[in-house]
Amino acid sequence: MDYQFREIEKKWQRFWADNQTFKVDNHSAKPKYYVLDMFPYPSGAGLHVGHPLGYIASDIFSRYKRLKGFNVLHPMGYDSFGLPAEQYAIQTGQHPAITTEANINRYREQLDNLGFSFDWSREVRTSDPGYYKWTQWIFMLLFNSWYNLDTDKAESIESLTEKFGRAGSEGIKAVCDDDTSSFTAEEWREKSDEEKQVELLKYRLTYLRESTVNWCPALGTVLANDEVKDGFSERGGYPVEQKKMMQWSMRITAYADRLIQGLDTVDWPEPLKEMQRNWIGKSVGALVKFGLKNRPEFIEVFTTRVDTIYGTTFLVLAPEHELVESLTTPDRKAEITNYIDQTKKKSELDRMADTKTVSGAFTGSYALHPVSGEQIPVWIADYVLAGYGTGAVMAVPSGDQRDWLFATKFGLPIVAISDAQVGLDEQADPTKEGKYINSGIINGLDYKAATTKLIEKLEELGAGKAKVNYRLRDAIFGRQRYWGEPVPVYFKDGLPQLIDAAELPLVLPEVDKYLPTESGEPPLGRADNWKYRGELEYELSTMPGWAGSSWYWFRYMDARNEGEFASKDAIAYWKDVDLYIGGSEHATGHLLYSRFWNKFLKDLGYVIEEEPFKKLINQGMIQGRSNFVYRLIDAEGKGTNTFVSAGLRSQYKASAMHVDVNIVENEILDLTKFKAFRPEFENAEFILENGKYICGVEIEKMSKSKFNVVNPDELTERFGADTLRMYEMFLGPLEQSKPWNTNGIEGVFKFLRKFWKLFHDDEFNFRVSDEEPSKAEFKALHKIIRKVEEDIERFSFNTSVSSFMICVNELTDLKCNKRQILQDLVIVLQPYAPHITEELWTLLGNQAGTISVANYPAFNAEYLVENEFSYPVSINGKTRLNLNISLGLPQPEVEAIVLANEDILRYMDGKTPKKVIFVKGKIINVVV
RNA sequence: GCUCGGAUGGUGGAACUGGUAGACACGCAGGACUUAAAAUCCUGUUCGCCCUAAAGCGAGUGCGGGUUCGAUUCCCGCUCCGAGUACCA
Repeated sequence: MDYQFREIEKKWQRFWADNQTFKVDNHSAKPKYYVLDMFPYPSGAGLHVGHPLGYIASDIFSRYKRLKGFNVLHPMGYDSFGLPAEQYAIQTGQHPAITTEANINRYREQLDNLGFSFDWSREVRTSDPGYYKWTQWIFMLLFNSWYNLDTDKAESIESLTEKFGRAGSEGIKAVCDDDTSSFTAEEWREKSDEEKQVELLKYRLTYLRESTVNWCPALGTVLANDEVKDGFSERGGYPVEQKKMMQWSMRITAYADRLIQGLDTVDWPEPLKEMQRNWIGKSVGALVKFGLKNRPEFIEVFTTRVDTIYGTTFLVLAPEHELVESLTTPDRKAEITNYIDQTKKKSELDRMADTKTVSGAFTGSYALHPVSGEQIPVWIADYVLAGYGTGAVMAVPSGDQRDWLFATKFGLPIVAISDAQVGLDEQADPTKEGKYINSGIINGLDYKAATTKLIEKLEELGAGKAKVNYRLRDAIFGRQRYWGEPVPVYFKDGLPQLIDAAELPLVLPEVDKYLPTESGEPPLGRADNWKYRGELEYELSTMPGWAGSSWYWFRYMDARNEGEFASKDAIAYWKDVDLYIGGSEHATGHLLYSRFWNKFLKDLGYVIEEEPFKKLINQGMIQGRSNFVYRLIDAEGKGTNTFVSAGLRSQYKASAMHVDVNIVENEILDLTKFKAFRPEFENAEFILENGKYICGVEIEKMSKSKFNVVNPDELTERFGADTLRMYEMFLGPLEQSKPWNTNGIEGVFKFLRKFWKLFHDDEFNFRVSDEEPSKAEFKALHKIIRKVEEDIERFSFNTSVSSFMICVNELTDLKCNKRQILQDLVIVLQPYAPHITEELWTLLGNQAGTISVANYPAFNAEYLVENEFSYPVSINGKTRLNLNISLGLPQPEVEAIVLANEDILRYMDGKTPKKVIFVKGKIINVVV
């Protein structure tokens, strides 16, 4: 029989499912290896060809590792809470659980069609109460923890109350709110329970805080930044305003430093690490208090260059700074108010585009330099951001370009502070070289000494201290939505209390509509009689999308455990993820939050490793490749029913129109299918070139509206899963973004048929020979054994596919059907094309299902040893010809052979050679 | 602006530590088989010049320099494209 991929693939997919071939144990004598894919959100659209790219790569890697003798954990699940299901529910009234279930079933079917070796017995769904029970449990752990800076880890809140009871707030170093109070042990003990709870909330790792949200009154809901475009809701186009709301937050900032340090210990792509570093945005500097003339308050600034403090010639506050109003003198009132109004009017886009224009206004007040005591004018300007540092800066125009521009524009003094500064008439010079001048107590010192001395002095004066600042904000954890994990909290006397752990999971209640209540409360406010112990109010917001995905890799280790999020044994065995494959769009979201929760769980002793994902690979985005037809336009500008081929387009007046890529092959339009594409084209006419209609091409995002979505199901139906798997890999390097193009898939299909042919005679009877293979046959085999091993280890899957083609071409030329060769080749190809290889493996007489755990063939270098090499010989670096020379010969003898060669002598044109470069096994270069 | 990627035939891409640039495919052109089509097989295919052809010559990995016997690969300076980020004090 010819290669019957449809039957073969169906047969083995059923076999693997029936026999649980890829089910993996938590105990094994083999070493463990954990390969994880970023689990998908099951959207209603199903998978397109871009989705499986990473899954195919991880599946190849997993299968390869099994052949290499590892116990491989390779699970899959669904990140099934999320906005699209909720929006669909709002429109249709359909419960999100129902649509989610339907979508998951569709995803599963599509995934199964591709022959992945997932252990489905470990499947997780974040929206399953059995799963989110543990998401809620982790939330409770966070609530019951604080971050102790002395031990540099999270600890149970009891260790804090114990400290308070013993010595009061004295000496506590914690990551906490700014407004914690000071008290003695005695005062602590005398506090009421309520007072204690209020104080503790300032330390908990998850806590309530007032934060600003995008509130859309018309939709009655909070919107994500993504859903807001230029101040209007993306859906419906209603105005959106900023509203303050009490929100649950997570103190991820406590881990800022460890999140940066940990990056040095993981094998991740450098750009991704850099993104996280920038996102966390650590800057080391100092907080400095500037007193105010004739007033008790002070302005606090953050600076990374405290050494330049003597160059401060003015202070700048953000227009939103709380002291602006009281600092404005009556004569400046009008100007300042005007400036603030203008800032408010500017959209973020305007402010972005406008970095070159300098603007600001003088408040009329003066601050006092903390060291020199000089008077310094206080200005406001929108280049200072309220949200970063303290919302105020000390302006040093000689050292900072923005300050320099500001000073130049408003005629403020520019004072040099270092003997190394040059060109201050032209621009600021932020150099740290040289010795300080005009700088009081640090004159003559260098950068390091000056910084140390100033911080000491400021601390002595009570006017400042060293401080590390982060760009990273605490993460808001509440969402005013329905389709998410309920927060396991109820309120008693206005204070949040955890529900009893035994009552987990707190199940998502049923509601009549998935919209906010009339009074503006989240959808959970609609649930009937939904009260803790029948009387106390539950928290009505739910958790954000990232909650369930921040720990899911642990659940796979022990997915059916009802008593723990994963057993100690399972965690001790699997430890962490060895290889994680997914898109780079999660760089500053999921991947940061996951690292945060992992570190937290480690602090409390629940997990072993500091970092969750040892190695990470980003697969590139698969872009869409759209096809166009060109419709002629008549004199009135209306589209006609005549279409012109792309090459002739310029001769006519025509407009481009997307056409379904599935009715185009190699840019040639299938005219019959086009006529059926839409009723109006039934009588379409065409202006052809060379008898064909050629379509235009453009690279765009893959989307339904552009008719460029390619569905994997259609391709597996036409060519089979093995072909699709190999073709997706053949497309190019895994990490590179590339447009989808089905054009080359035939080449891979032909390859698999050729491979099948090796095992069969011309009548397609299975026929292999037990003869001893020839040297050339062994060589072809051992080349591929080594090549695939090297390629997989460096995630270069595209080059292996090429090498397989070369190998099969060679064996076909050799007419090789030797069992000794083919059996090993089947194993080597198995990770890439699991179905055809399973079939041939059993035809070769092996037991069904055992190829997955066969041994990867050992590479034997002896088969590749050559005695001769065809050396490229170049004259002055220009390759002229090839000479077969024995590899054993030393340089002098090789030189003699080369210089005796007539053709070489001809190329040398009678000149004497100056030098002969000889690289054994590589090249010979004659320099004349 | 900053940070990080990238640029190689008509197309996707290969060349791993500096050593024959264009592997492997797609497409295209020509041919074989066939009543025909599909499938399959064979030949050619970086560009330019010369030519019936063979052979030959020259150029060539975004651009301009450099190091080297030798550079797609290393260094310096640009251009363009993509991603991330947004005045971070």
